[in-house]
Amino acid sequence: MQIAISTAGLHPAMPAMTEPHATLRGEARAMGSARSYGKDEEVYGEGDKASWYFKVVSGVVRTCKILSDGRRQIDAFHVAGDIFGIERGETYRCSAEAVGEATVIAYRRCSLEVLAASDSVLARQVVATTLLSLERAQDHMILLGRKSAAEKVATFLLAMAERVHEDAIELPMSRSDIADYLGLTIETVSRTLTQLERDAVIALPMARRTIVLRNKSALRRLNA
Amino acid sequence: MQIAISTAGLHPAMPAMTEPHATLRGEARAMGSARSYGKDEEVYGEGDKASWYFKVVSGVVRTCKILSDGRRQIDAFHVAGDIFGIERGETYRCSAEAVGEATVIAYRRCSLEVLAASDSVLARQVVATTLLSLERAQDHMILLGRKSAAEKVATFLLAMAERVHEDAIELPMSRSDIADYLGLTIETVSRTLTQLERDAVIALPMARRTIVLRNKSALRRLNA
DNA sequence: CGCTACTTTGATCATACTCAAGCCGAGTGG
DNA sequence: CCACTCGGCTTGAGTATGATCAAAGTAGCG
Repeated sequence: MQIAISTAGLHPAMPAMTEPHATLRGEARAMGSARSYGKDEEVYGEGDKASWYFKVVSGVVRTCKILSDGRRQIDAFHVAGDIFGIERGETYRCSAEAVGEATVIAYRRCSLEVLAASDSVLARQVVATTLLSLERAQDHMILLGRKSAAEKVATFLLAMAERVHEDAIELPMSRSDIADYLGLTIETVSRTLTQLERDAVIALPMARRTIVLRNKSALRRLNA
Repeated sequence: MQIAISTAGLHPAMPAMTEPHATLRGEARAMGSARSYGKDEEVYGEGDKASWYFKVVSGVVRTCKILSDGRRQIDAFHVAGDIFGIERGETYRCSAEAVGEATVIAYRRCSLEVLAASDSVLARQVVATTLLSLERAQDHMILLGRKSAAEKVATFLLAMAERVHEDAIELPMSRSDIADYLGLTIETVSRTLTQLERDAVIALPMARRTIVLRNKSALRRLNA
């Protein structure tokens, strides 16, 4: 049995710096190498041999699955400090792409396995990293399965705001990414945001990638 | 940082016996104790102190999250051999209940942490168990976010059949459990099954907990 | 038997999707 | 500097999928 990588990483819910996997001991020794990607560039594809795992340095990386007819579900957005690409099997089960410009450090999977065997602190960090991904996946499942469009968007906005500790959010991703993350269409995302603006819950400046939260308690009420 | 327990365990997708966590080394030493539960009895509740983790011996256990207004999402059904209840934090983030009569072995969480620190094989099994739960959660997210009712039911039936290696499935869970697992209502589950029967894809004997798969390739086509 | 819980079926409704058009800002080139 | 295009976003109209509300079967079990 192998230890490898494909964490369904982050919700935008927690400040990345406090994440337990912010630094995995042994990474320096493991000789990680930096890589940069442009917007929508692929870090790896579903089915590729999972020889590396990654830590985000800057920018945002999305991991997603695609159905045969093109329908897409984004598992997670990974921000600075997040680890992604740890797999149990030989291949990646999600694809990973840069949302905008992004830099990551790549670590050889084999070095993780070797090190973890001799370094119990590292091993437990790998467990914690994976468990964190699992927690986020669990939260995301109830969102996808049981929340309304308005509730999904509210949850998303609150999580994004929590990440940056501010009420003005600079969204790194497009409406299309948001839709595929929340299990909606771009039209529904757009209409829901417009409705929230009408209700004075948020403000949508001309630069549509910015969203200002005006009434957080209203959002929390929607958060269910 | 702690290593603990709340795996979003199993899909019905794999034969339990081949799971990497079927036996975690050190469990015997860890002095697990057997516990039995009746239908719908709670193994633990969301928010309880996560002092134990569990392995299913017989029966089925569901883990789920509930929204404030009662909407429920079932994360996973756990069958014989599956581990559940491993948490990163101090408390359980899902509740766990027996679907029918079920027996589990409870292990103290602290013994897992102590043992894993000294036993790298056990540590890596914990990682693999958690990664498996994560894989299942990822598959479930695309189902919840992007599949139609018919596709959800087809995926579910194929996964259940795969688990028992037979085309006649004895469902351990009610329509209500299926609905809350698939993000549907019981009416939609029922109607979808009826429609599949009309299309001669499945048969629904009088005992409604049994379902016979008549046309697996039709189901696979729906599986998307 | 007759209750109870579970499931199915029916009718109606609402949420979110689809298809289509229009808007706006950023970039490009005349 | 303006006209054009292109991509991303918004808006509108109509629809469909699945939810809701309500009732009737059916099985299991005392």
